[in-house]
Amino acid sequence: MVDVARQAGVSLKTVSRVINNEAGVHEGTAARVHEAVSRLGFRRNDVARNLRRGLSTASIGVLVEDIAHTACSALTWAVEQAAREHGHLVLVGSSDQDPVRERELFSAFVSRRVDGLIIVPAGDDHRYVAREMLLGTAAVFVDRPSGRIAADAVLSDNAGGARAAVDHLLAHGHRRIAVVGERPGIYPIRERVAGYRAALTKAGIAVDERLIRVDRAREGFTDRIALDLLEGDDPATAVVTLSNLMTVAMLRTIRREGRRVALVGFDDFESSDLIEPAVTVVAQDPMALGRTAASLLFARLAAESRSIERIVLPTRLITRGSGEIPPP
Amino acid sequence: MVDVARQAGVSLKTVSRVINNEAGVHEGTAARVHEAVSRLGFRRNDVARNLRRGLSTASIGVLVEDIAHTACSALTWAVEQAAREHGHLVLVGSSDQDPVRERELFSAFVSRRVDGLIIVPAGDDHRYVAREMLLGTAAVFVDRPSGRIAADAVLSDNAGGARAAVDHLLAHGHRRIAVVGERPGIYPIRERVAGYRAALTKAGIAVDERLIRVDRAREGFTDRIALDLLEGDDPATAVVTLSNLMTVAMLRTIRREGRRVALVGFDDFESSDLIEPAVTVVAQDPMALGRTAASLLFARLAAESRSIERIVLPTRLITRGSGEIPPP
DNA sequence: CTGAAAGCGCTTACAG
DNA sequence: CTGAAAGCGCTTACAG
Repeated sequence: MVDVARQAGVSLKTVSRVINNEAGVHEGTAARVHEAVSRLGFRRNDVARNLRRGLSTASIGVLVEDIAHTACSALTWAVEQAAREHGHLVLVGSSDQDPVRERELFSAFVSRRVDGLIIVPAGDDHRYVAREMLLGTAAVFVDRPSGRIAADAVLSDNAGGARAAVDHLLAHGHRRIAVVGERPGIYPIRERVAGYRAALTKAGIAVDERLIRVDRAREGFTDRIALDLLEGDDPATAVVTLSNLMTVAMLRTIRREGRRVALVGFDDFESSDLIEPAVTVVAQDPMALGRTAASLLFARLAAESRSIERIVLPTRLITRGSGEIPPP
Repeated sequence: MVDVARQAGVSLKTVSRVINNEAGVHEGTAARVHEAVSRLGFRRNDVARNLRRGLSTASIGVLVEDIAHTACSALTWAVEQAAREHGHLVLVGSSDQDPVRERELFSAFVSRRVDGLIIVPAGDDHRYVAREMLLGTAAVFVDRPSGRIAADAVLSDNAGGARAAVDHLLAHGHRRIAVVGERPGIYPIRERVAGYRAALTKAGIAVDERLIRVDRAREGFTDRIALDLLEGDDPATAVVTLSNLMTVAMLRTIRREGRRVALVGFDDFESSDLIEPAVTVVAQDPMALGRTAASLLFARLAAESRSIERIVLPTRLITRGSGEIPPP
């Protein structure tokens, strides 16, 4: 900027005025500055600008589990659209489900003075986030609530989705409904299992713990579990799968064994309607999660004191065939 | 930092020494500083730090077509991993295939003084990038080459992939092979069509222009084209589809019409092996694209003068069934 | 309409 | 081992 000022024969302040389109600069002066700017290839340093202005860096951080996962990238996309409307840029980081990595990324983002963060949390203790929130960094949690602190959160109605899946299978005559999943510790899975239990109980069916197979995934895990569930005296006639991975694995076993088993899978996926039978799913809306979280974040950035909000977004049962197979 | 210095009763410089773990600070002094830091919730402002140090902001920008697309998010993931190894943070932006938007994002990134950018270009004139490259911003293009400037690029072997697809269908006895795609203007599609032509020509088969249906997608486009290709006196017995969208659309029509047509699709997709018949594809490796681009970028950031590189990554034909259907 | 001085929160180069 | 001064590239508040 000093070079531009010298080149144009004006003061720093005048250059500043011109590059920021402030009113009250003589036309000729402005022209000289513009010429100097383009001759020198000058470009305002927004880092210095933001530092001096002392407020916003006009950037937000998105901390997801894994940006390569469809749900995370859809969420990020929605956040980016909202950020654009507010003139903000988006930093991304993948925690890889590691609370330590999550905290490192959080720290790096805050040191860069992002105005706020949208977090799909991996850990379950976010008191380190609360400290920064006190100092003015906004944070909204998505998909899972924050741990040990009060903070805005946008969640899917996981329990409701599971209830809908079970109710649907019950309506088609099933009584032996299994649930298969992995990562039992995380919030959405716990909620879904709770929803499963609730729906059965409400229907007056005793929950058979042997039909609940939610455990850390291991080699060959699903295949063995699938065989377990489908064989024996009193086999499952229907399955609710709690992740795409489980859905696909279960379908493979069912097909290989030549069984007819009803299936409702959690999370919609590309070409779920090209499979035979097409897969009935409980769909979440990751873009809506991102959009809602972003609007919460920007609302918080705009208004100093807001009460903490928890928003739960509905899930949707999409019937395509696999969930409408009757019991034998 | 001033507050911390006052609180600890030391100078600014000493605080700086402590928070940056510089050697040569008395233990007791350091302890006092640390205490002040945690009492005040102090956190080093990396924005100011980077400004003063005058070099790197330790951040890079990733400019993709659409972060919600699987290929883009996989690429971004790989870039993020590399960035992490180099202590860099990642800014993302989706151009939505709009050259104007691409340029705006580029400009915003450069104003934030990212050290470099990885760009999946939408436009075909990147002279505005060259200007910044001269001033020290590194840039690597991915998936498509830069337009009107010389720059590093990492590409997939699109032509080779298309040749492999056609050769595979020829080997299974097909002579009437169609190619169906959208977005004819973009580089990967042009390359694939060129590969298609080359393979047929090499096999001594005259190219029938009626079998090349690559056009901007319109309502009902694919379905009508599919019917066109599959009917008439001399129908296509095999199809190469140039995108997931086309693959899925074509499969739907084929299934609805009860045809037996061989198909090789461009780009692998989730559950392509659960469809009946499982889908033979030409797979790219978006993570490898991202990884390679990132290592090129960081190499360029490390070494002042490097010659410009263009790296072409191989594609892979994955046979699963749909591409091995013989002609009637 | 234009400019000189101070300052954002840090680090660098130097002195003690 | 510790500190006072200058400066990174801008903007703010004030004066002319």
